[in-house]
Amino acid sequence: MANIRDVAALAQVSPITVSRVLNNPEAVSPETRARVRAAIDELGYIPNQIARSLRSNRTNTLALVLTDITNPFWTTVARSVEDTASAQGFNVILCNTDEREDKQDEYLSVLLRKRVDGFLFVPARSEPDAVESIQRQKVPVVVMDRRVPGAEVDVVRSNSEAGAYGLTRHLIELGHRRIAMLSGPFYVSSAQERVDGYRRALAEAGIPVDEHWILEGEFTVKSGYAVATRMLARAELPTALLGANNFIALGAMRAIRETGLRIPDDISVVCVDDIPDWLVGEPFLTVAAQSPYDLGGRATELLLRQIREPGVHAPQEILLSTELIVRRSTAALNGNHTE
Amino acid sequence: MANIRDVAALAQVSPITVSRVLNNPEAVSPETRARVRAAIDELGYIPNQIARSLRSNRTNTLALVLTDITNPFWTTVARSVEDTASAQGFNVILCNTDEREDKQDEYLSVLLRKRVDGFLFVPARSEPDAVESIQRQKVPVVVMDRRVPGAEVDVVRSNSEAGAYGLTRHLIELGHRRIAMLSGPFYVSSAQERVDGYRRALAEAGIPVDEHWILEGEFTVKSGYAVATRMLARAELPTALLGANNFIALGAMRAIRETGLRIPDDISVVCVDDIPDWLVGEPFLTVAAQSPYDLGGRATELLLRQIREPGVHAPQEILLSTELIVRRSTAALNGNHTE
DNA sequence: CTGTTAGCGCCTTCAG
DNA sequence: CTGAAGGCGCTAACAG
Repeated sequence: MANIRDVAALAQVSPITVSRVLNNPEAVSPETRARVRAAIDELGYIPNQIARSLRSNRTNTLALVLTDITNPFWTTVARSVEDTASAQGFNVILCNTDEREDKQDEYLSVLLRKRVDGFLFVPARSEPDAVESIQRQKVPVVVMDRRVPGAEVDVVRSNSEAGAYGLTRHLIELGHRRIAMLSGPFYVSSAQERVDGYRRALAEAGIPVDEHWILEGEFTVKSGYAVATRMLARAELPTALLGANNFIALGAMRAIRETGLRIPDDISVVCVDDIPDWLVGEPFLTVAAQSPYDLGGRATELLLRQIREPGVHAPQEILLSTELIVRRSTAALNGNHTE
Repeated sequence: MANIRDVAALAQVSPITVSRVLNNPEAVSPETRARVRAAIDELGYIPNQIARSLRSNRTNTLALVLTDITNPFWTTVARSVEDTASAQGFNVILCNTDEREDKQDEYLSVLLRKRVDGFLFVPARSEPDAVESIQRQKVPVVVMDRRVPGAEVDVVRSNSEAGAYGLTRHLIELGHRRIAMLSGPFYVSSAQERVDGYRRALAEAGIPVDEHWILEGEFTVKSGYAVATRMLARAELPTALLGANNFIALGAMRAIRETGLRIPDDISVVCVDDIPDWLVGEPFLTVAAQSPYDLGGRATELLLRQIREPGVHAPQEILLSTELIVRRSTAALNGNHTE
């Protein structure tokens, strides 16, 4: 593969002149410029960005470290990140941690070696260690979707507490009192906050919280299915169920159907996170919808600002609101649908 | 940020010894090794992969150039690619072309400069130009999902023709004769093949093909909606509709519902590409399902083999089969459901 | 407007 | 087992 010296030799100029033709063409006379361009074409020369990066300390590459691209919420975030980044000349490296700290730490280590210009990061744990390990190398980070108590870092996330509160309140208004909460992992801040919102709505309505109805699991279809199955084997069943995210609710819905119960006639189901309506013919789930495209875009913009304007920034927290969308998965306790 | 010389100075050895501790620890005596390791920890030294890449001509990075990560088919492919790549020490750069040749070419150019080790590529056009521009630089490529007539390149794709044939035949067996085909762009090989399969099934059944029922559009929900809306405004309506992919079918379904028609009572709908069943509570669409996880994994393995074993390989074509899954979006022409 | 020198951080080659 | 020299490809800084 031809390098800058090959081009220089063919065009009978010095390498730096070739470099100038590429990066600052006005600084070169039209004649030499044309000669250099001809040589570039003839050799099919493609500048080596690695060598350039070694000098400039810039890779024009961002790391996107999330839990699972397969979840439509993260898919949309990823699309938004990539759109925003590529519009400004940055590429995006995609990493799925599956919420596993070992995978996450391995990715961070590899990506720091690769000298990515910044991280869009969904931490698997609430502890600030991972974020700090990035910041210690003076590499910009923006945390998405979750809080990291103790870390001084930009965060873009949705108001999970309010989302879960609104959903729970909606169920209470429909007459439900035995509402199960299928939570995500308690060590994830967004899971905690969704439980908090659930508790607040119950407390406000004077309904005592029965800890048996709060069940911890993972943010996956499989886990939602397993936890719901376990719950449905109990003597007393809930009349409504709040999934901490879309996948938990989808898993739970499958479990519910398998036991022969009907939604919403026998049990109402709601969750945080929408499923894009164009993905499902007729949207069914009542949800507290987040705005994943916004989330990804805002986070990327914050990150690019940090990269472009190095120096100390006061950490920002951007809190996006959720929207309650009532559909056909919820019904009043007497059995009538809500619509 | 500390470099190898800082570490060497602190450990009172030469830089090359530090390098050996990192890459070939056995070649260094335990005492020096320990001293070097201590220095590495003290300085928080992280090896610079850029410098290493400049020497080794390896970035351990693959490019994944697809149309739209937002389509669950591609989401699954991307997940599979990332799983397979990261298990073997490679990262993945994600690029969405939206089938636009200008975006695609810009990505290819940037990625060639970045010296990615290989491309997993979904070409926006059937012409071999783009593939050849990669191969000219001696960079390994594997094409996914589409044929590129004229290019000598590894391809992993599904049997689109057979998939569309099976779907059309299923509709014919249900008594349908006026079957609309909502195609993707004719310049994409998979779109062509799906039309071919549709034609073959009709021909086999002795049903003349009415070209008015073959409509070209894009592989998006929006386009499917637009094309279907136009079609539904005609005097004569089809009794069944074959979407060239899932998104076209989803858009068409929305258009159908908006006109007050019911699926499958008034019109049956089928498509190539499944929508993962865990995404939708109750799967509805009758489809010819592809295996996107397989597709991504096989393609990545072919690519990694090219990278590990440079030299000339005879181009391979891996053809994955599709599976007809009959669900509730199709009914016999008399109006009875199929189940 | 063009060129020389030097160095980004690392590792291969060859000596000791 | 350890080190010195040199170069991967490119571009600042400094001439001319």
